[in-house]
Amino acid sequence: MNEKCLKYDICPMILVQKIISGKWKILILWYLSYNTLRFNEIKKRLPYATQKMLTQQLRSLEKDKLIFRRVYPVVPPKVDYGLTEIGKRIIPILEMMHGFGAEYLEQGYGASVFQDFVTDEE
Amino acid sequence: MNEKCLKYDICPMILVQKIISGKWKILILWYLSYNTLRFNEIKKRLPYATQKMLTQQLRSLEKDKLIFRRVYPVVPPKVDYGLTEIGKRIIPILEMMHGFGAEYLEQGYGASVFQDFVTDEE
DNA sequence: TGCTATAGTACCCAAATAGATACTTGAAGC
DNA sequence: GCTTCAAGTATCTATTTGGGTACTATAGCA
Repeated sequence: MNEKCLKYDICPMILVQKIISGKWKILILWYLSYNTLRFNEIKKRLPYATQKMLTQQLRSLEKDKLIFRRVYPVVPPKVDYGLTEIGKRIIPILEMMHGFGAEYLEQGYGASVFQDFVTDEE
Repeated sequence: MNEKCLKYDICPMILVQKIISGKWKILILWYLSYNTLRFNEIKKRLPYATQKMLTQQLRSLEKDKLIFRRVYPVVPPKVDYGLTEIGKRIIPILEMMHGFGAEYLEQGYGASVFQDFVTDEE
């Protein structure tokens, strides 16, 4: 890389894009905004993410300081994850995203995005 | 794929993630939130995006109805891009992202994210 | 006659991301 | 002594994404 921002102004955007883009990151943050969760609890909520992907995304979020990882020295292993202080500052953004997504779906734009991704009514 | 949302509740999040993840999409939307811009004007603002990538991202945003593409039948070609009505609804999210990113940088968390991505003071 | 300008395509290769499957650890229960 | 549990790693392959270079159209200008 070795790129420079031409305007300081855009850097925060590039930053945010870097830390939240990733197939499962937004959803992981969204779930953790309610509770800290154990690894398998997150996994249950994301049945289409493989274990490897989940671990990878969690490590990346941890590296970026949005979540913490707490290991209990027991057998079998117990690990839980939660939002850090700076991580919690992202919750309002997630809520707005959710609101936007809902509006977008209500207005019927969703079809092209979810071609083979069926939504259950419930 | 052929996956189903187990909870309707999370679908809007998956949706948002799908439509805004992409190397340049957030920045393109951010620039277009001020003005409609011609292709080369966007290109100038994103000097590290290749023409191919830019075209690709613009097509994708257009497909998802967040931006419109207007072609003027002149030679040499003139095309401009702008936010649609639903696209404009995403501006407050971009603004919050920008605020979050700025705060994150101010608090010194940026180092790990921008290793080889130097920020100019200006 | 040939050059410039704008907004692209086409094609091929490299790199990053994602997925599938098997393996690990060590205590507890059968 | 074999299996189960939780939270992973390791390895290999497939798919998606990104990058580089060359090519296109057509009017106006020199």
